[in-house]
Amino acid sequence: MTKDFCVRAPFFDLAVSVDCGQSFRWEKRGEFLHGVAFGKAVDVKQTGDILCFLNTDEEDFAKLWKPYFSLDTDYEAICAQIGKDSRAGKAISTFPGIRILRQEPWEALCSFIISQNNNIPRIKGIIQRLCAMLGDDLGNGDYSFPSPEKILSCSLDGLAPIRSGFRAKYIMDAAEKVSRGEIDFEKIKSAPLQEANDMLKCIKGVGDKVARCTLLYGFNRLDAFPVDVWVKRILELRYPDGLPECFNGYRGVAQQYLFHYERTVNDSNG
DNA sequence: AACCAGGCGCATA
DNA sequence: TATGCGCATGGT
Repeated sequence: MTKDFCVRAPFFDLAVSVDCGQSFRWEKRGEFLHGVAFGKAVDVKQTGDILCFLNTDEEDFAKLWKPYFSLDTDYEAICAQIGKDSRAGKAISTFPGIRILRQEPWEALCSFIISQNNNIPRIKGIIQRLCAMLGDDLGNGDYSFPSPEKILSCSLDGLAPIRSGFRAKYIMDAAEKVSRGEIDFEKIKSAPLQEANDMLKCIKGVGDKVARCTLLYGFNRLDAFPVDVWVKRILELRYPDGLPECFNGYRGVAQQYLFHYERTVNDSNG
């Protein structure tokens, strides 16, 4: 019998971290957030600095959720460094506690292939239908993220019900290359950032944006810097001479704060 | 009814 | 190297 488990989690904002455009499978259920990762469903709520998990023991927390939420990493120190830049500092003081989640590589890759030229509500819908159709039934309406092999077994036309449009063929190509070992997550893990990026770009439908998102959110490569339309606008407007040196090593973290600040506050003349 | 959405592939010069 | 266009689908 598992029991509830509570832990102190300073400098962490659960709600914003799971809903700032880096993950697509978390939903609010009352005061809890409900999500699935590693083939396990979980409910978490945050009250001040305290994080409470339902039906989770200390072992699961230590093995799964602590690394997933990056609670083993000193984000306060990271943010102190990138916050030396005034604009990043403003984003951090407005939304302190955003952390880069450590999602599974395949889920991150697949999710950000689906994200291209798409909006967040629909991205969530497509991923939801993909999991419901091909993921393992975990009970209570929860499904795991389907493996590349499971997706391969259903063929291109079989993906039609998820309504992913032109992205379906990209998902299939990714599933093929991962399943066949042509894309090797272990190699990507240990390769220099640029080489890892190039490996991922061999997949149809994976360009710099999707590759960098995969590296940042699926491989915890905190220096990977995804540039979407929002970040591109920030770069042109605020950093015309390039990124400040204090971002070095953590460009992806800086990106996440700047991205979220820009999207929510949306003050074009700040 | 056009336009847009955390892009990318392909054609063209 | 740098543009421009089409792409499936759904929301505004």
